[in-house]
Amino acid sequence: MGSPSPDRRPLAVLLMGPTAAGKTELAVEIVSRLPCDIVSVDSALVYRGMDIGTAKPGPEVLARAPHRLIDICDPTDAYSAARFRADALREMAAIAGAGRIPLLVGGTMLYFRALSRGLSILPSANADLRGQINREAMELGWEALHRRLAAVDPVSARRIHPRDPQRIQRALEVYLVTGAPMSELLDQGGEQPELPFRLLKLAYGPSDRTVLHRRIEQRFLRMLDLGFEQEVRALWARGGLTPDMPSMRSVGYRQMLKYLLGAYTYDAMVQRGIIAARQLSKRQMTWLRAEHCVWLPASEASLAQALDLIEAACR
RNA sequence: GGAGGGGUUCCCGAGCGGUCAAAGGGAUCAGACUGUAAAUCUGACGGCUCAGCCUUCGGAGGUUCGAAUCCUCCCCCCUCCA
Repeated sequence: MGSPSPDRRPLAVLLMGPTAAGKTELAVEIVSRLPCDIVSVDSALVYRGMDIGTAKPGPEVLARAPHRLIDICDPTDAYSAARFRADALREMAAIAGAGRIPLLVGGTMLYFRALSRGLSILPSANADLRGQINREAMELGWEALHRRLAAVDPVSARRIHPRDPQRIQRALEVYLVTGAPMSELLDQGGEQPELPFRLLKLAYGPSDRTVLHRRIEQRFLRMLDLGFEQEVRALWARGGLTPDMPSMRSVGYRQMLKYLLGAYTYDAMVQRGIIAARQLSKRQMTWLRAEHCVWLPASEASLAQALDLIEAACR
């Protein structure tokens, strides 16, 4: 059994799971028992001032278990998978450099994928171009822009549904910025093909979907008790935000904003908020199923299992 | 007690003799996903031995070649008059 060259890259642990699964609680316990440092993998926790609605760990928890990559953006900013990858690699290197293990915890599955598989070399978002494309879409309709895309990048057009505005916009943007079809750029691969870490991928959450749904509902109701409405009112009153910004489109905030702007009754806001979170969890589960990872069903034994798996991976 | 309106597939809600397993929306389930991803989009959605068949439109009868749609009685719900 001659094992070929052993993987000498440092270990990093990924703890993935649907929203409201209890990932943070588990991560905090892990950190108190093993030399791990947490890196958040969450597209909403990055925003400052968005605390209650994102279920961001509070000061007491953060004191015990510091999280990197939270509160790094203003809600008027747009974060991205590419920025996450760069930020995460930097934090992971710092953690490993200190002789500790990066523990990446979160539910933004695209970010996990961007980290583990890398990204192609593509231009970053261009707000002016996007605005221009949006204006044209308003006039001509997205199907027309899809036809335009088909003319310059037939491969992408075939892959992207004619009614998927976000992806049509992005593919056109990439073409306008680079002059090359996005599909070609994707084929060329990205920088740093080899991740400088070996990954232990863990998935965590209730094995029973109805349990998860119940947790989601209870958590949203608890957020309301904790003053979620006031949090969003304060953000909105501050000015500078619009409903189409990524921060304000996130689960809960979008619905609360609709309520504050009169588009939803209070009751509708509550129901739609819970539903949006359930639907998010479903999409996360779809990613998780496609991911090659070890499942830890939520139970009293999960912590012990997680510790065992991590310790085994250290050897 | 009287006059109207209504009960439709998990929910809301169209349908008002055949083209109806029944529009549309929601929920749910499944899937896609490369710088917006807590986003954006797609598909399925009564059952089955699935190009066909079976069971559905408050209940029971009836009319008709044929009914969710028409008639009779019954049971619920809502509005108004008393």
